[in-house]
Amino acid sequence: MIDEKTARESVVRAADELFYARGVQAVGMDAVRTTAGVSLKRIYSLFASKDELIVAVLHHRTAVWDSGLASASERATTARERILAIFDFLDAWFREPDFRGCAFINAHGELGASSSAVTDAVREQKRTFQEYVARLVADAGAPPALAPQLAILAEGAQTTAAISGTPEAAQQARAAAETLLDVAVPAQPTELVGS
Amino acid sequence: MIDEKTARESVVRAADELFYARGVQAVGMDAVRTTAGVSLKRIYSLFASKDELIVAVLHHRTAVWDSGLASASERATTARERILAIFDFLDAWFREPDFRGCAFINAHGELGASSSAVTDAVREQKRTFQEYVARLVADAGAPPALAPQLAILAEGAQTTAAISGTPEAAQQARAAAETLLDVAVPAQPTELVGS
DNA sequence: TACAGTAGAGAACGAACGTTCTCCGCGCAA
DNA sequence: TTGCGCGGAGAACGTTCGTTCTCTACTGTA
Repeated sequence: MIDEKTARESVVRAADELFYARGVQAVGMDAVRTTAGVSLKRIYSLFASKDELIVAVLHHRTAVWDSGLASASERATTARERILAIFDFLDAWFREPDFRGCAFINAHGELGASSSAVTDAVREQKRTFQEYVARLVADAGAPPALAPQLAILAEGAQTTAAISGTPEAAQQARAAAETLLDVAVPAQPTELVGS
Repeated sequence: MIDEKTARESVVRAADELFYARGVQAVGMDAVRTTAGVSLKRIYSLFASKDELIVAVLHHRTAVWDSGLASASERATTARERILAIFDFLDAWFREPDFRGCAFINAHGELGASSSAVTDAVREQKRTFQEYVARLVADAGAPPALAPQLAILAEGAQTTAAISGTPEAAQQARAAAETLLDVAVPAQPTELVGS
């Protein structure tokens, strides 16, 4: 038998793929079992219920998102570039063939009304993202009010791309972000602190 | 017996409220029957299936959204004011106690993968909104590229407000829109054509 | 080899859902 | 009054789902 950590990862990964592709409620635990290759009995020994699995999947998505965002901004040297790298990251994501919008927004729309655990996980992820943007905005020497504006652009790009089925919203949002940055930031871009 | 049009309206209105509050899949046809006060037999004589009812609800939402947007921009005399009125309209909406995000985005996340009729209805609504914004942008004398940027701000404000549970995203998006308009539009605002 | 413990496969169970069907009562023509 | 067609209420049906249970095979130990 495979060890607990590996089994957990298989289940979460399989559930993540299926939930994202088809919607959470449209995926039965049987499908998770088949895709993960882990028996139902084992799944229910790892997760007390489907709800608990859903929350674990959201946490997994958060980790994937965070690391993707971090690696996308690696080559950027200024705060301004790091901010714009967010939209390049979105652009690459939107072009993936199985892109179907932000899993957190989807989960919130589908389950937010009936599961406060889902609401909490989604809210937490969005809060973390907003804090990330706020840090970059401060590093760029722009007023704090710019941060939520940029975050809103990123959110809007995700839903627009998801519904339209095309990726251009990323570039459009990026262009808007550049304009907002141009207006908000004093003439020469500030160097990143401590890196 | 009530006439067909009235029965249809009752069913659509009831389904709209329930679907929006709880999510589509979480609402059974029994609940629609109870809330609408129309028998199941009658409902199935008006709509061939739940899917068909869902599409009718989305069309109803589109009509409500369009008329709300129209009345919100009534007092505006310039194209710029009409654009900003979109965000004031969102602000008022976000403050409603049962606000739970954009029903189209929610429906798309929940059912888009399994129902192309839903995808079509959602896409149609967003396309109409983008054309509305594009018309206002043209009236304002701004370059066409501004329109999708403003639409993305509106979309992002909706999801941000829905997830955070607070209304301030409307004002933040409005401020960003003002900045973008300031940059894009030549000095003096243009008068609306024909009104 | 005999045995204990564990895990996998999937059958089983109870609930909920979309949809259909049955039964009953009512209004109306002859 | 008698028959008839229509609509309402909700029972019934078949399916699906989350969750649990049963049975069997296997592993490691004495």
